[in-house]
Amino acid sequence: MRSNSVQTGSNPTFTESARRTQIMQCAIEVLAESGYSGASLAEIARRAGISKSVVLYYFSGKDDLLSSVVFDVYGRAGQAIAEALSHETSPGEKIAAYVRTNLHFLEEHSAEIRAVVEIVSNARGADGTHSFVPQGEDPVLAHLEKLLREGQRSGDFRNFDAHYLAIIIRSAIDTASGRLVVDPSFDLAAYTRELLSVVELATGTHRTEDSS
Amino acid sequence: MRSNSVQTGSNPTFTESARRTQIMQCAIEVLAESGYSGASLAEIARRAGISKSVVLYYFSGKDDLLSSVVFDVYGRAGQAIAEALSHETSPGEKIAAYVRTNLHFLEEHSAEIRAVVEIVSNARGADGTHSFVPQGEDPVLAHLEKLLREGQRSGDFRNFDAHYLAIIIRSAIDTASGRLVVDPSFDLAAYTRELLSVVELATGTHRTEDSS
DNA sequence: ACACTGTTTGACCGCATGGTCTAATCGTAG
DNA sequence: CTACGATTAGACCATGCGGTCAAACAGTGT
Repeated sequence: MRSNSVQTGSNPTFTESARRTQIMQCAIEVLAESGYSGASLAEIARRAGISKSVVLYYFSGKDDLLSSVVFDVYGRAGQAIAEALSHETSPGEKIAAYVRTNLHFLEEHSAEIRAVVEIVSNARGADGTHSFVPQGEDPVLAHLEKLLREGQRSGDFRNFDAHYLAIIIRSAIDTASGRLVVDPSFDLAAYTRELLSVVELATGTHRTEDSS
Repeated sequence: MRSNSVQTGSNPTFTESARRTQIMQCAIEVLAESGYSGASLAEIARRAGISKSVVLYYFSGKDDLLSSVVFDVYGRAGQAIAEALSHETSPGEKIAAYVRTNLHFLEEHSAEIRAVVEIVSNARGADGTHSFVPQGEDPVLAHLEKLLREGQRSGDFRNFDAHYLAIIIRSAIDTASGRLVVDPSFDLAAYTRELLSVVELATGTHRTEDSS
């Protein structure tokens, strides 16, 4: 009889999927407002107006809940970005769309992103190592890096180190979620404008010949 | 008789200052390796080979220990940066020295910086708000912003939004500590080179006239 | 020998955590 | 009505946390 805890059966009940999304949503709110250490099962349950046991009925444990949140948000963000990039053709436009879409998603889903950041940067396994920070290749970074390299191969971009420029651009994107939550005067539109112009200058879009 | 807990008397004993720095050093190591939630008083004491009570004898509580670490590292970093900037004159050189010194300090004190980041981004008061993230004006950001504005006033820099460019540059600096600890192939020298060239392009150093 | 201060220990406390378990509830099919 | 699976609440547990406390130890001046 392993029919006790639900663990994502093939045909989820209406109650099941509703509860799962509700619990995940509450977890996101608590994580965004109170941080990782404030996001206890009891607090999440209290927020949802349910008993702590219900959370553990639909998720096999806290790890399961948190990784579900990460994968859910992560997936939706990736989808939005992929969709936006498919409309662009030139490397310069692709990079610009990448930055714009990332920050736009952030604007509409700041709590989700904040929650994911909180989880990714704090969740650790029993051995003490990060649970979500990729060990070797970071696919997110690799994707951006690929876009940069394509622009270099086509001659649209100047000769920079694609790997490290990708890290710089990602850091500028990732820092925005923290600003949004802590600084009410933070103007995401202005930030997007500034970052876009920095990226354009850094990639050297429209430049083909070497001046020196 | 308030002579019980030490609380930084005017003339600290040899043992006292030695113990305080030892405990702070161990706290830094634990924070850098095991993260904020792994840095319990018991673990820090175990690492130092002393009893948990000793930690609480020299520090009035965990908050006191952590803020001591923050102020200590913060102060030494600020001093190193101020010293380096005093040697430069032109805005472009100052910004470059700022970036270079920040990343250089990071290279030699990666555990300290990692520990401070861990504390600053996780420590929260009883009300749930961050304890160390400045509410209104961030002095670190304001300093960099001032350097950028000076370059604009002197005509060395182009017309960017100093506030948001400062945030972008800081984010590129702050992200490096995380990379250093998680990615062994991260080449700080190459990263510094790339960031310096990005900053140079973004500020538009050596540019005086508007082309359009 | 004594007292005094600085230092250290280990037992202990109250509390919050993630998680388990049992029993009750609800809706529906027979 | 009954039976059954899905769902929920609440009592409970072991563990680890930050912090307190009384007692012991070490050195030093008298």
